Amino acid sequence: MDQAKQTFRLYLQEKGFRKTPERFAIFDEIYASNQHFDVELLYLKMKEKKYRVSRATIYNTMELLLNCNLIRKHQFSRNVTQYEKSFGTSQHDHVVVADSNEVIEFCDPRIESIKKTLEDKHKIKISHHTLYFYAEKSSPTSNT
Amino acid sequence: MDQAKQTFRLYLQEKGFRKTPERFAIFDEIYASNQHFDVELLYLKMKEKKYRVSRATIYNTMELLLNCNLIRKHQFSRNVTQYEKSFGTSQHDHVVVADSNEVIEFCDPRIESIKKTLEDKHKIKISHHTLYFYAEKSSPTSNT
DNA sequence: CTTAGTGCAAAACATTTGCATCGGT
DNA sequence: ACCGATGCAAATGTTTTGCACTAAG
Repeated sequence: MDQAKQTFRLYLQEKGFRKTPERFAIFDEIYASNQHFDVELLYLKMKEKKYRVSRATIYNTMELLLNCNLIRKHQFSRNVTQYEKSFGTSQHDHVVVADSNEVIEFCDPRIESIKKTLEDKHKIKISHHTLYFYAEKSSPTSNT
Repeated sequence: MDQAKQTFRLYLQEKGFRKTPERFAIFDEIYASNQHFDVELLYLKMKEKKYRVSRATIYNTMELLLNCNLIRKHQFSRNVTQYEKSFGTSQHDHVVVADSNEVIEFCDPRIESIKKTLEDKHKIKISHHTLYFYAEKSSPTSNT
């Protein structure tokens, strides 16, 4: 279960980056939870726990974790970059719900079939995709 | 061919918004071109042509044009919001092909059906989506 | 005449950067 | 001891906001 951290450790090793306590503390904080998060949330959670890291260091570490595929980056809205841990999690897509900070994750096989159709039709090889649905909660109230 | 502008005019009319020259000038600038753009580009292009509008007014107008579906909004990167005109075009998606500056546009009904499934399952109303496939040309000869 | 819309500048905001200090190696 | 990494604060760049003025209705 410590495989993710081991991956991180190896990555730092191989790239010749230093294994600082801050980097592992940030890693631990991220991997201790399953929710999506942004840098500010991480900063506040760590501050709460009296673990002092600067935002600059968090931003730096996010870059490292992205490069070794231990987190995924999302741009749900224009003002905040969100992340999620990604070790051992399967590919999924997202529905961003307005007016509630909710993000629904889903996985639908029809996407794979669309992909196959496109590959055949255009003689291409699709490596990956990004799909976001943007929604709001359907309210029973009417509006003019 | 002036239908898009007519749509805008009607929208303003019905909502009781004023038909200011700035709004139509911005509309014209957008509809005179086919490229994706951001607010700053629009601002500079209009300045170039000696048409003086403030950025604030452009931002305001973008909101109006979005509401009457005359433009679409994209968040390709975290730092700039991009737009494209959208009159009469149905929602289309893109396949970005590497190694050639090619972008394939397509529209697949299965996306609509995925959307419906999600709306029913989560009691939400999906307003729009963004879907990008990233591909490369599959070479017929060399095949690892 | 009324008041929505405008331009301008300042504010807000997330992220980046510069620099002195700290600490992994 | 060296120099990469850190913390802090200032800088950056986009979008929003406040306010006095202009002009659409």
